[in-house]
Amino acid sequence: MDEADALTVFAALSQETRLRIVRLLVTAGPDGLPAGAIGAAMDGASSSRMAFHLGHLERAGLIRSRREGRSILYSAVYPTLSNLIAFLMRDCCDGHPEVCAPAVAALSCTCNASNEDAHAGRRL
Amino acid sequence: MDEADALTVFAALSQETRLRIVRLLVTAGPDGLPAGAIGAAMDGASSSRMAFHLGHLERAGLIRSRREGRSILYSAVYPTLSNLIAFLMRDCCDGHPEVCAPAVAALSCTCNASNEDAHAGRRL
DNA sequence: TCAATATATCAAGATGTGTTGAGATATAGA
DNA sequence: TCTATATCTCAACACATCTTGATATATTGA
Repeated sequence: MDEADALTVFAALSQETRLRIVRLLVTAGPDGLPAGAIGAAMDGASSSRMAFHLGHLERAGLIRSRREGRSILYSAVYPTLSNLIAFLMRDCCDGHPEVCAPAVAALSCTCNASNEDAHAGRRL
Repeated sequence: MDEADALTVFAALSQETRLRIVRLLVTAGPDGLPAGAIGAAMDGASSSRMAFHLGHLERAGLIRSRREGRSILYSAVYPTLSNLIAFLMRDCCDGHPEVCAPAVAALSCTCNASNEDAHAGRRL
């Protein structure tokens, strides 16, 4: 993820309705939810309002859609969130571990996968 | 960091000049840089333009300022970035480790501080 | 105190964003 | 095919954001 991508994603997440949609879909899992159910969860937002925000999020790569019968199901694109977090950490971690360390430590879950140095606590 | 704080920070980071300022100040370290130097690094942005964006970032809690002689030095507030990263991970990690794991793994530096489970690779 | 430097404030204009309401499109079932 | 359901598209408006240029404030040194 480069700076331009990050800007797009930050803009997508800087609006209350959109941030709530993303959080809802992240917790909803890979199957996602139909647009109508998402709208109902957003204080019963109108369909045009939902289309505006869902389209915005989809263009930013944070969610994707698929039709199923009459409904259109939206689901979170997890790698985009991962990449955003990695982007935020990138400039800090080298030289400024005080940014990454608390964030990582705040997780009850900890780093494991594909990281041989995890147990060494080497640099961060 | 709650949702309202996160929205403010996302909005602050969703503008090219401001994102570049934050990245510059994060790498510049705790001493920070004078407003003029930051403006010079932003394609020679005008003082009013810089004041607008620096004020925006300061209100969002991403940077802070202190006067030193004729200059005003701006520096990154690292905990705000940490908290934002933790906020992004919060809804994902429980149940959707596929978000946090790649982000953490992407770091060449790894978690150590105040995390006894780091070597176990227990949940994430 | 005066001039120079560094930065902030203010008003105005251009542009971007979010909401609404009306209408269009697509799917499913009678 | 007709109707109902689910969602999208479009135009218009209100509001927010960003930039610019002019001006004000604060600090330093002569």
